[in-house]
Amino acid sequence: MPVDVGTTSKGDDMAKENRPANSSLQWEIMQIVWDRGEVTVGEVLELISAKRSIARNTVQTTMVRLEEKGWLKHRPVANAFRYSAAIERQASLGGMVRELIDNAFEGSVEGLVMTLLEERPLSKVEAERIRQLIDESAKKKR
Amino acid sequence: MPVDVGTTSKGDDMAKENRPANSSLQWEIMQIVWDRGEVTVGEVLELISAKRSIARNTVQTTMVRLEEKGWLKHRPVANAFRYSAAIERQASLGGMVRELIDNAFEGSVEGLVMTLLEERPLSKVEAERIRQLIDESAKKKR
DNA sequence: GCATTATGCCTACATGCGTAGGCATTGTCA
DNA sequence: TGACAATGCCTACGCATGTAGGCATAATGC
Repeated sequence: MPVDVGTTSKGDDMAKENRPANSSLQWEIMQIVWDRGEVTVGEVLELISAKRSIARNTVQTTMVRLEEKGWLKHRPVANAFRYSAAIERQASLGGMVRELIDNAFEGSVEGLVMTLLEERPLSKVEAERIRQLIDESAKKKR
Repeated sequence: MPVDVGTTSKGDDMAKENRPANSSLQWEIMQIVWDRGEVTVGEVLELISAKRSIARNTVQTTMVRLEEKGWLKHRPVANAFRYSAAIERQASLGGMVRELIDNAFEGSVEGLVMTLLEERPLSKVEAERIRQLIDESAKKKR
């Protein structure tokens, strides 16, 4: 089937004044799925479209890839698929934090905390709550 | 002539169940540069080689790319280049942490800390040090 | 019945990155 | 002086990802 037009101009020029802006579409979609439980491609498309321009197939491809990687799963409903998360939100957040610590802070939790405090000084309330979190954690673990 | 080792067996299978785990060579190199101030490709190669197998050109290519992105800069010394950081460590780390909190934890520092504690329970020593960090930060803030 | 719409699915392309081969040049040492 | 090491530089490959075009099909409205 003659799918593509076939302009085989192999790259080269093509203006590139575009900022990649690294918004991480995959992450954005996972947030939506975690928030809403079960969604269709169309719903995700609508939600993202409300914020910026994006093609349906971009969403669809990304969701299929997320499923291939095991982050999403789907079931057929009527004549559409409804996708839901296959990975717990907390688990993936944990993975991200672990990755950050390993890659950027050389495994130092304190490094992260130090940077955190510099970057985002805590209010008294926050500081107090976090102290409690640490105390509790320390108690449980030994 | 046989400078680079490099066994060319890169076929492998590694289906979809392995953790990509993104060891992030770029970060690894930036850590080295930040730690040592000014380095050559050869030095970085040696340091990384001490931990795992890697080709010289992998290091070199990565460093050139880091320079293209503005993270590194270099100056010629003798007949080699000495690379140094073009971006402050704290600045880039801070940016990452801020981004993480905003994107993944919806601005909640406590969310990050909670996940952190679940993911990587602290030792007594770590917990104590972090408590101190928070206390100091809170004092300055008042 | 036919146009429209929604949706699944296949295909494509550029970029970023990890990884590395290979060549040219220059310095060093026996 | 010639072998070799160290280094800069160009090129390439494969995978992940963002982005998207286009077709097939089923449901819906007229």
